Amino acid sequence: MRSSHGRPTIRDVAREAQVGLGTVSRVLNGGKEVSGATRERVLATIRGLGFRPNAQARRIHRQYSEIICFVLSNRDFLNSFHARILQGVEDCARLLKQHVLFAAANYESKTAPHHIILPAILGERGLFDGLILAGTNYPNFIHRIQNLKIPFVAFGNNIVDFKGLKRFDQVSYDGTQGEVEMVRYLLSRGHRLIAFVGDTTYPWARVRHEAYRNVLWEAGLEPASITNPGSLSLVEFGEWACSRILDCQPRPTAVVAMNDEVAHGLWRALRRRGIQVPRDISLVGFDDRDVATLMDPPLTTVRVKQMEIGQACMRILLERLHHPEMAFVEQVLSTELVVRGTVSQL
Amino acid sequence: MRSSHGRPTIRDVAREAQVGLGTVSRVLNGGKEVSGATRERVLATIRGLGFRPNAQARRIHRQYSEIICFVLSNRDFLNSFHARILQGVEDCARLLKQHVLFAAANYESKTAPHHIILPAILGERGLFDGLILAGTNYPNFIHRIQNLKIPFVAFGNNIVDFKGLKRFDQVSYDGTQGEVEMVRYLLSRGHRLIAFVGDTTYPWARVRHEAYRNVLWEAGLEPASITNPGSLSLVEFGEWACSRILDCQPRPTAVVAMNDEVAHGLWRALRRRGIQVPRDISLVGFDDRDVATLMDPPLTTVRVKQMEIGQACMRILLERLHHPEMAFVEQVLSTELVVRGTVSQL
DNA sequence: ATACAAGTCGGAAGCGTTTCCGGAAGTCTT
DNA sequence: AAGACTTCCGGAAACGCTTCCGACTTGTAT
Repeated sequence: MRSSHGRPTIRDVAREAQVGLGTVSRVLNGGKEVSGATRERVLATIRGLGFRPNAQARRIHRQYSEIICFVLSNRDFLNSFHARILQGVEDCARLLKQHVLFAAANYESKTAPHHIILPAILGERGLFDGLILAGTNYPNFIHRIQNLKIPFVAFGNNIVDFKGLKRFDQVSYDGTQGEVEMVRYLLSRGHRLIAFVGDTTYPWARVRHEAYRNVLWEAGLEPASITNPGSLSLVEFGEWACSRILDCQPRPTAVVAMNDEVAHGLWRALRRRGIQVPRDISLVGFDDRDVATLMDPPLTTVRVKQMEIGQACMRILLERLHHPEMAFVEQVLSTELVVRGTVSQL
Repeated sequence: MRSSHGRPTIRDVAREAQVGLGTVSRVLNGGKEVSGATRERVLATIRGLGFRPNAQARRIHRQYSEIICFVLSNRDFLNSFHARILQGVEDCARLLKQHVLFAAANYESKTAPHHIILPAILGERGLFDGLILAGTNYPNFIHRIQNLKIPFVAFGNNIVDFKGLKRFDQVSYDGTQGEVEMVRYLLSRGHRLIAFVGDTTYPWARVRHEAYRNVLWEAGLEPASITNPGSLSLVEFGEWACSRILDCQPRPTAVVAMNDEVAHGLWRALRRRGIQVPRDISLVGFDDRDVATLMDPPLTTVRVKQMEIGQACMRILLERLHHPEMAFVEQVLSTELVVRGTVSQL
């Protein structure tokens, strides 16, 4: 005798166990107002019928769904950087009894906010409590999300521009601190001719470049920067930059690549020309991606703790949900110099 | 005048627009039984109030939630292989108007099925319609999921053992075909002394090894296999295997690594000893991971189309949901020989 | 004028839960 | 024995939506 559409409901359990609806519900939710005997009888019936409560129906009553949505913007594939952020989100979500929806968003940076076509899921009110925005984002999208009045936390370093945006919760890593430490480390190893290779159209690369220039300036040294000539991929850019580096007079003793990919391109091109790292020239990267340990010798770089970024996003989002009125949080996580084998002592 | 807890409901819209509940609902769901004038009035009210229907309440009525759950088993981090599968799932889901929940499961292969502690989300009936199982899986988990009576599709190549399992929907890539093509390609380039480096405790590595042996056997050649001596990581294993390869008398002219990671380890160790690939020895991998193109020269390997695996999982799951009684599907996707630069012509 | 169909629309019932109110029975106090 | 608490429990109401039934209006045919 089950209610029409298949699976047993709480009513079936109540009837079978000869108790009221409320009693079954109390048993399910661990309420203490049920005697041991009755509880056992109900539990037995539940097992007998294979009953499992319907999560959707349950959620109608709560004001929250205990689900958050991870949105990856403008990425063709989930690269390992963002994959680790997602992993951090999931880790933290599990501890906090939350679930994670995954969605991808693609849009143009020029589209007006209300003309952006959002992934269908963002139209579903009540399905999730808040958003975590990762991937590459532009102000128009953030603005659109703000209009939705859904609590959200954004990964800050990949936001291209903050022009005209109201404040919001965000988590970033400290690119400046990491690059400052890195360049100082190079100085401490005796390097005085240090070049930077980077494409400063990326906001995070600009931050790193700025840090590099400042440290050199403080040390009374001359910066030398090489930027992306066109639409080369990052590895190709590194390879291309190699000859530019070697053309310099005098030749730099160390090269700061804007990230590990560029460093890898440089390394490859250097090796092809028979120039050994670090014997002939030192090389450092940023991010500590997989490729850093795959290089030979392994790359000295700056570690970005992606998992922690994800975890922090999740924690802040949950706080925001519990305290809608709290001041906006902008958490900045430290980065970590990882000394491996690509810097020589001069 | 909104219903108590904040956001406007369909009742607020009805009152404001001076129509009945049913009319608002019909407008929302595009039913044709509403006159143009009324429809406009209701739509205007909806916009005015900023009303958006509650997805949870809506879902109670449907028998399905249009959400599927992607479960990643026993993986510490989302590596790029599985990240791409997830991406494929998401791509396909978007087309099919489905949403994707992300969950991680960790368990021991020895635990009895009903003692496995499942991620909380799998207890939530009605929240999602079906599962996609990826990551490394063992029969106990599959068995447990089967008991849950939730439709699911599994990624087949990483299932360690099928012992005692009833059949189920699965998607795999054809490791045999790919490795056969690869070894035949080596033969066509004149290689006759071909070694295999692999850890055959992995089921997918066993498949590749088997394919390798069969092709050599057909060609009347002697296989030479080197297996993982202990608990080395795959890259370390490749490095370790290098000296074993070089010890062989006569020395192989080509090495088939069980995957790109092992190939990379081999390549590194070879290069350190001044042995050039492919001039002195040829080397091939499997999977076509990122590292394949990062090597120098880029690695000749076999491409596994992870995105397509994800898409196929999604499609089959949806078919299963629509046709619960259909016969079990075991889809096998082809793999693709990718010739790059690590094989010489003898 | 009557009958009938088509086009609209209101609102009750229902989806599967939780929550709350109130009642019954038992226990303790005086 | 009466009253006051406790403990336990049943079921109505509510959550926000969809669906369905019936009713009203209008137009057309008879």
